[in-house]
Amino acid sequence: MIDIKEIRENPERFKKAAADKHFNVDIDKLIEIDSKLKDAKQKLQDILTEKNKVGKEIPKLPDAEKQKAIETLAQLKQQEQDYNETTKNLQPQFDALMLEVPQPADDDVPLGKDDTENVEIKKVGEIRKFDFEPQDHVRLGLALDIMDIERGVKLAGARNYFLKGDGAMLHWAVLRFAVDFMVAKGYTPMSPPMLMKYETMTGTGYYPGSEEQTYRTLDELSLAGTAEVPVTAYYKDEILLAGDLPKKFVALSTCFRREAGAAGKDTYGLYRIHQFDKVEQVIICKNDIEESKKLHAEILANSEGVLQALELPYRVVNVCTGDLGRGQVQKFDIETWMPSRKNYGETHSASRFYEFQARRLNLRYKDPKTKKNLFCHTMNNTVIASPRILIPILELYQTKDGSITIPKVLRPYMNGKEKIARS
RNA sequence: GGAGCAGUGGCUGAGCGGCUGAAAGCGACGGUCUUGAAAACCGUUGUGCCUACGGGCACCGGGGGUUCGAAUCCCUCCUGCUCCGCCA
Repeated sequence: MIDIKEIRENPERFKKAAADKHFNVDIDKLIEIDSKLKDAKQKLQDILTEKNKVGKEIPKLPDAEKQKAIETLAQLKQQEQDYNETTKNLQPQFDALMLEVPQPADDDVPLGKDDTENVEIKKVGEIRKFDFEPQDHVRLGLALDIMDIERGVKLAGARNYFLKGDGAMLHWAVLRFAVDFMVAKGYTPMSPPMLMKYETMTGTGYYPGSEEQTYRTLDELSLAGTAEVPVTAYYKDEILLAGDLPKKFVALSTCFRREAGAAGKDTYGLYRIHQFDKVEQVIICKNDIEESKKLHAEILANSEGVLQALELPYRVVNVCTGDLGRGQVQKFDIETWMPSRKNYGETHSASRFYEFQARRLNLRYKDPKTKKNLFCHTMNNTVIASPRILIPILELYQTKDGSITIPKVLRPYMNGKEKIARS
């Protein structure tokens, strides 16, 4: 959420942000409602001032005047009620519009309409050249009997799957490796709840807007699509001590995504699925743009470190305005080389929000200098998401005979096993 | 599911119709002391909004009501705790 004062001062800036990010918000209407609401609140306050004044004098007044004062009060009460009604009518409209105002992207974000205009900023690792015809992860996985998509679909519908045997082991190995990697860097591990209240989804910026991308239960809870939601919201409505910041978390959770509107897109294999497991890093820091940027670079570097340890080739892109979420000021995606797609495929997404989420979550800290409560800054990045990351692992680590060499760093998590072969 | 109790400032916790925006303790911040630190002592310290910068208003879980006046009384909802039942 944006500070209304900023919108009042420079509405054009937010109109432009909405246009660049492809969000539809009626800023003019927001400003109109804001000024009416502000006016009504001011009047209401004046009436209350008067009411308090009259009320306070009543016990001291002689009986004759007392009656008159009580009558004045009755009149003031009537006026109070009128303005109260105006306020109660306008407030929800104001609130709803405020939730829709996007945060402008930072200056070094490329202007662009969609993901085709993201800008590559670095490329790391050699792309493997095969001296045999490589197979895709599905064919490999089925032949090795480490995944079963057919039965996943039979039981749970399209975009569902089983991992089995060494497939399940490899999945957990990657996740555990990623968690340990982050814990070694001092991040606090978390196993969060994933059934979230509507307001928590709103707090992190997913609602309103992404309801149809989300599984919702009969209890009106939403299955979060990422641990970013519970972990960023962890300190919702709290005031932290400046000295305790930054808070660094690493969470492992299952993620649920409806993938509505993606019908027919990436239907093959384990790329786009309804349920997966992800290790996510979340940082809550001070309200300081430089620190935010520095830590954003840190969480990006962490994920690169994981990919480098797995010896997977990847590139980093600076996501353009048209592909940014409402609250994100900047996002770097990491895309890992996937031979079957003959391209890099998104495996990580590092977003920086400044105070956008913290405002919605009412997540603050006490600034010792000004003694003011300031909104924190938040950011997050994937550490590893599996099974998507199994696509490059299986495909790049395959051998001519159809077996898979297990990446060295994962072997300790596979009981020392070095390869997955047909049994 | 049944019965009971409770929700107050960053935290713990008093208050139970006007004298209370709220005691006390802890924490935090500033100071004295110290080579430095700790301890001790002194002082400051709720949040949000509006402002003609003098102030004003709201907030004691949410909403509604009683009253001239409510943190305090009533209704309702939510949340937590305890006991019983049920399940594992």
